[in-house]
Formats: sequence, structure tokens, C-alpha cells
Amino acid sequence: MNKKNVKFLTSGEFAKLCKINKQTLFYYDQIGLLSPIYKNDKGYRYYSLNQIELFYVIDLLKDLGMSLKDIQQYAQNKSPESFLALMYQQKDEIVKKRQEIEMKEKLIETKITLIEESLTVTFDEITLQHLPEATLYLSRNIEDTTDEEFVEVITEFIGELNEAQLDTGYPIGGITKRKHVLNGDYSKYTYLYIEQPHPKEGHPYFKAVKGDFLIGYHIGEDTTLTTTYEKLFSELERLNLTLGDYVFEEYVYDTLVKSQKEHYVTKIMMQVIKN
Amino acid sequence: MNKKNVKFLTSGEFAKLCKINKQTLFYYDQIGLLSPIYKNDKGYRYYSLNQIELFYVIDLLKDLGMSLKDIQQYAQNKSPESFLALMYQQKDEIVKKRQEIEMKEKLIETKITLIEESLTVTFDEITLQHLPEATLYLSRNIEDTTDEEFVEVITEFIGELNEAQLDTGYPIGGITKRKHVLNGDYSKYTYLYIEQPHPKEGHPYFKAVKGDFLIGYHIGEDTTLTTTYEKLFSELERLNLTLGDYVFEEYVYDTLVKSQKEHYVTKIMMQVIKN
DNA sequence: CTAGTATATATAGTAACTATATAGTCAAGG
DNA sequence: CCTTGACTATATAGTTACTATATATACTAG
Repeated sequence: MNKKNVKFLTSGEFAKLCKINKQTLFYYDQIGLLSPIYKNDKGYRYYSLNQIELFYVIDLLKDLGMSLKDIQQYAQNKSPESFLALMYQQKDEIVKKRQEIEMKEKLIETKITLIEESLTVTFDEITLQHLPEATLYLSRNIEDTTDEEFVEVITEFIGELNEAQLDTGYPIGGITKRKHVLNGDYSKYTYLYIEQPHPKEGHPYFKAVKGDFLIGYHIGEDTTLTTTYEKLFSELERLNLTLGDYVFEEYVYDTLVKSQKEHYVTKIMMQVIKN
Repeated sequence: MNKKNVKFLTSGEFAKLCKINKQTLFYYDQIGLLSPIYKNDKGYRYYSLNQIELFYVIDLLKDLGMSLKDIQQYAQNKSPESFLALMYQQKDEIVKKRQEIEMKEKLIETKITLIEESLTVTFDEITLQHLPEATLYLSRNIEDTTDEEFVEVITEFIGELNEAQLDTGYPIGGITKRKHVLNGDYSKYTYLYIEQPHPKEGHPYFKAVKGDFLIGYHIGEDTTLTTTYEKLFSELERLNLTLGDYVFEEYVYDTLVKSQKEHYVTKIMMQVIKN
């Protein structure tokens, strides 16, 4: 790229090429990050075509979280070697970034699936269903934790999900043991869990779930859960079923899609044994 | 997720969980984007675990370029249906974003390859090499364009590269026809080109290059290119070679890795025929 | 009861634009 | 030659989304 038929580009043309605001270009010139290679006596800026390469790299580094100041630090002290070092550093960054994006893409897909599914459900019906095998990632036991321990456990749990990219957009649910449910401690969870539709190798604490479940939905705040549990119990009796080892509880609608707590929907899945 | 052993989280705990600054949470509360579900009489904020889902979605939307105001617009008017619509919209966004990241990842890899390669080259040597087949993506003919037309063509060219994701980090080069080179119009390019190491299907204007090339490097500004061209010509004569149809010119070092024009390096590849 | 670590609000500062106001430049048409 | 319209410029103010600081209050462990 050079002279002859390579005319210089005005600020407007170069901005269009870079697909950014002309003012931004002025700003970059002002802070000395990306200055036109030539300024005429009237102060008009002229850029060369190959300066777009530098713009692309600035844009890349910015995208990877580098501040303009840090980028400038490099730009002031250019060399093939330092550029190479910079690229090696940023390679790790971008891999991380790509994985984040991929996770978020999965999150969107899961949310779509879940909400679409939810729209077909009649929340006031209690149904008996056979659930297929599902893999759950479990937290540590939280049956008898103090408040601080509990916070510690969930922080660790959420941390692990992010770390190992196990948060796929499925809701975090709670598992209650039969003995607590029978005791009326409906939400004295023993574990927190998150479903793993595509379980990864090399992660512990997985647990397969399958069997018959009595499924009901609670509409309203958690504090009023009792009413729905009672309905489930009478249905249990009516169908001559015995409560199994665990009850699973998870939000269908919560802060994400409803503004008022009275409209929250909790799904309750009771493991049952047919007599 | 609910009461009993689901203690509320303080602002500090929730911030840690979300991996953000506590101040940011205050800010989100202030603008009404993400408020704690409970505030005690001392003004202490308490968040529930499931509010992290909302935070994740806010974070996602922010990442996809939505402003907090726009996010709030949705948040104020939540419903499963509107959330679903939002997710469908953002799915396209994130696919675009992922492709951008993938392109930038490739860009980094290419830059690494190119710079490493360049570090092994002795710039003051002229060599005769047989170049393998390479696929180039060409611009429209720019042989006899006016300044405005030229700007139009390169804007279109760069636009196409972005559009079709053909900018892989390889430099944009120029092709000069023999007749112009013999005329001394060394940089009266007929086409601009960019190498496509992994050519995609369905794109026109591709051109395969292979054969014998006399390769030299010019150190310094474009305006002094003549000296290197002269050296190449005398080498051409010494080796009893005839100039082929095209000469390729591309930057090895430019604005990206060198601050001063005197250190720019241009690679000149003359197609030659052995007599 | 005190020390240390939380929490809160209020306000100011920052990065990276982004918009506006004002003025100079330039090429094309009447 | 003059005017019109589309460009260019600088200077400055405004915006978004934090981020830091100062000050005060509250909880908690020894």
C-alpha cells in the first residue's frame, strides 16, 4: 500500500472504513494512540490504508479488556518482538473470551428452551410423570450449615459452576430429604443442584435421577409453599403413592421473568413409589 | 431457592458471587435495574440467591451491547413472553459476536505466524523462490480510478472482507502489471489482494498464484522504493530471467510494529520466467 | 467495651466516547 | 465570482457505566 494510486483517506473516509465515529478518531489522535500519517497546513487529517491494520489491532486489544492507556504504552514502543509478545499474551485472553461467549450462547438457548417449555404447562395441575435419567451437579451438603457456612458453600458452588463452565442456564434447584419434608421443613435443602444436559467428563458429585415423580407448581412466594405441598400430599394419598427419598424444588418463573413475587412459579418434584 | 436455610446475601456477599464491585450493585439498585429483594430498617441490602440469574442476564445483555437503560426497559415490563422475544433477538447478536471473536482469534494466530516468519528473514538478500499455489481475494480493478473511485473501491473491498470474514490478518497487498512496472510505475496497482490460506466456498475473484518469484525487501518509505526495484532488476538480468506478468507488493513491517516510516519493510515479489 | 470489619449515603472522579457549537475549506453549479 | 452544501477543524460540554473517596453508622469477636 502506498502512494501513486493509493490516495490518502480523509478522517471521514477512514472513519467509515473502520466503522467508527469520526470523533473517536479525533480522540485517538488527541491521545496519540492512532494519528494520521499526514496533516496538511489547514490541519486536515490524512490516513493511509494500511493504518487500518493498526486500528484493527487496537480494536482487538480494547475488546480483550486492555485500556487505551495500556495499548498506547505498547504503541509508543513498537517492535516486531514486543508485538509478538503482546500477541502471545492476548491469545490466552481471547480463548477465555471465546469460551465465555460460547457459554452465554448456550445460556440463551437454554433459556429459550425452558421458557417455551413453561408456556405449555398448566400450573394448576398435579401430574404423575416418569422422569428420565438426568445428571445433576451437586453442591456440598447444606443440611446443617450456619448462615456463614451456607454463604460459603453457595459461593463455592457458583464459583465451581463458572470455573468449570457448568452453568448452562438451567435453574439452580434444591433437594430436600424425605425426612425433612415429612417434618414440614419443605425447603430445608440438603443439596443445591443444577442440571447438566451434556455432562462433562472429569467432574465429581454427579448424580443420576430417574423414576416416578409427582409434579406440582406453586404460584406465589416461597412463604406460602405449604399450601401446594399439602395439595401434593393429598394427591399422593389419592393415588396411593409413597413418598420417595427426595423432593426437588426449582424456580420456573422468578426475578428473571416476573416483577412481583406473587407471580413466581416454583416447580416441586416429589420422588414417589407406586404401591 | 428460598427461605429456611436460604439466608439472604448481603451486598458484599452478592457482589462477590457476581464477581463485581459492590459499588456497581449500589449503582444498579439506584437506577432500579437490580434491587435487593429486601432492605432492612437500617438500609442494609439483602439479595436472594436466585437474583444471580437476573444478574447473569443483565451481564449478558450488556456484553451484547445493550445499554443499561434498554435493559431496564425490559426489566420494568417482565413477562415470559417478552423475555422469550428478547432472547430470540439476542441469539442473533451473540452468534455475530462469536464469529467476531473467532475472527479475532484467527487474526492473532496469523499475526504470530507472520511476525515469527519475518524474524527469520534477511531483508538485504534477494532470493529466487518457487512459490506454491496461493489463493488471493482480489479487489475490483483500480488501474485507472480517480481518487474518489479509489476510496470507494477500497471501502467496498474492506467491507467485503469484513462481511464475508475474509480478513484473516494477512496484509493487504497490491498487484502491479508488468507493463506498468517496466514503465517505472512501480506502485500503480491493478488490484489489491489479501491471501486466503483457507479459502471459503462461494466467493468470486479468487486467483491462484504459483511459479518462480524474485523476492526482495525494501526498507524505508514507499517513496524510496525505486532503489530496491533497481536492485531487483539488476539481479533479474544477472540471473538471466524475464519479468512475468505481475509484481506483488506487501508490507512486512508497517504502522503495526514500527513507529518510524524509515523502518517499514515492504516485500516485493516479481513473477519471473527462467530463460 | 473496644477494635476491626462490615454496612450505608453522598459526592467526586474517570475512561471512552459522543454530541454540540462555531468556524474554516473546498468543489460544483448558476 | 459567488453562493450553497458538504465536508473539515477545534473546543467544550454531556453521557454512560462505573469506581473511588469521605464520612458516618452498624454488627461481631475477643
